[in-house]
Amino acid sequence: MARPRQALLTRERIVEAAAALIDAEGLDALSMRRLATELGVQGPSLYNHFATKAEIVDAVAEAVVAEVDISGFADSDWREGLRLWAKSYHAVLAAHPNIVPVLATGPGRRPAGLAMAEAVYGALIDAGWSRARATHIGALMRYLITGSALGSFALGFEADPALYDERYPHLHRAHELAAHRDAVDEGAFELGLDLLIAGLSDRYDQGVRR
Amino acid sequence: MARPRQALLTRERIVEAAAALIDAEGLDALSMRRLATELGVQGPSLYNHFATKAEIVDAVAEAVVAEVDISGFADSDWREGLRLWAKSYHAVLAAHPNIVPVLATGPGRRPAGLAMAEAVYGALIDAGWSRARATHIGALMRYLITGSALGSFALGFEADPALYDERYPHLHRAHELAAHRDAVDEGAFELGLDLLIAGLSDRYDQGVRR
DNA sequence: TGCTTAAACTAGCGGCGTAAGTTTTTGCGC
DNA sequence: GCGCAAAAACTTACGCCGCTAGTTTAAGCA
Repeated sequence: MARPRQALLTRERIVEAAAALIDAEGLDALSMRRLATELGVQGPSLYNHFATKAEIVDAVAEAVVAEVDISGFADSDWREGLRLWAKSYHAVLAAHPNIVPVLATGPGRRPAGLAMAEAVYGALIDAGWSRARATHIGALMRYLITGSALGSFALGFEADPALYDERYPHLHRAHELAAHRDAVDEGAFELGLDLLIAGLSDRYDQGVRR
Repeated sequence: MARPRQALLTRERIVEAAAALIDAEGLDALSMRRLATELGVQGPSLYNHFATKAEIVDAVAEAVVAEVDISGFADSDWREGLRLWAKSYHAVLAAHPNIVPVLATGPGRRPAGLAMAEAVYGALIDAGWSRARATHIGALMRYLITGSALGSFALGFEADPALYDERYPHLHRAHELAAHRDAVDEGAFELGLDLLIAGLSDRYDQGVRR
């Protein structure tokens, strides 16, 4: 096939298909040939629209970050803004866990990533936090959010009871963790968010803002 | 070459070389052929000692986790034990950042990983925390530690000043972040650790242990 | 009408993990 | 001491991978 009368590919279609593939089968399942097949096309044709595979992955990451709700910073106290944003970000990553390793490296040159950083940092600065502290708080939130999204804590323990023998007396029920995945993972995230925001709030109210 | 008079490879030598390669050039640089070349051998010879590449990576992960100091739980208050362990874990991951994605998926079947989980969870249970809460606290600590080790926050912002234009007014100095990498990343981790332990300590002292 | 550009194609390079089968050495049982 | 199984290296090969180069044909514009 030479050039078709109607273009088979667009950047949008490619990104959508890549996102679907990553969501369904993980980052490793995304190959140029596989993605092209999914789109009814031969592998190298994708290079007419993206220069490298990394650019495609980056576009998927951009689309995911764009789903995060940062509106809470506009109409709430910084504490509430932070909480709403963190919950939204957490929920988006829970819906697209396979792309998290890409997001964990930072915003890079992605507009949505930079816009999110701007919103978080701006809200903290406007609230009166020092530049250094606002940066720390932003970093800390990313640590918690991406750390919790990167791999389920509960699923990190194999469900094989024989693994947890007398060498690990306190872990004798660790094989049950997987069955309570949501309660464990969500509970830990909520606890972390509560503790961090409460602790910051205390410092803030005491006037310690750097 | 057929079987040599003196074996060229041992599991130990392979793991050491793999760890060095991962530390120096990252997980992606580790290939069976490359690793074998590094050891003066052909690629498939490695399969005489490990069944798969994943087993080699797992052995590297195990060796890294074994470096973490968990002795603090034996002779300290749970708060201090938690702090000493977290700092040690953090330091070990800072020394071997490229293996972090593997550790972030949990202990799996690795003895050192399970021993570490046993130490942390055991200390929390012995201190009086409920099983559910102890699990949350353990998960939360892993989120913070691996989240902070997975990718530098400071280095996540490109050093190109032109990137941070009028669209991101608060980020106009973000290009300087990379130059203060240590202060940013370590400051955020310390802040997180302080806030979490202080918050938990308060709840504990008030008798809220679940 | 003719030229440039776009968007598909095929062919191919070097690298990947790993399976299969070969060769030689070692070390143990008779 | 001999014979043989197991160990540890090898070579070859399969089907993937990202990506480059060059080709073909259609679309859009002067």
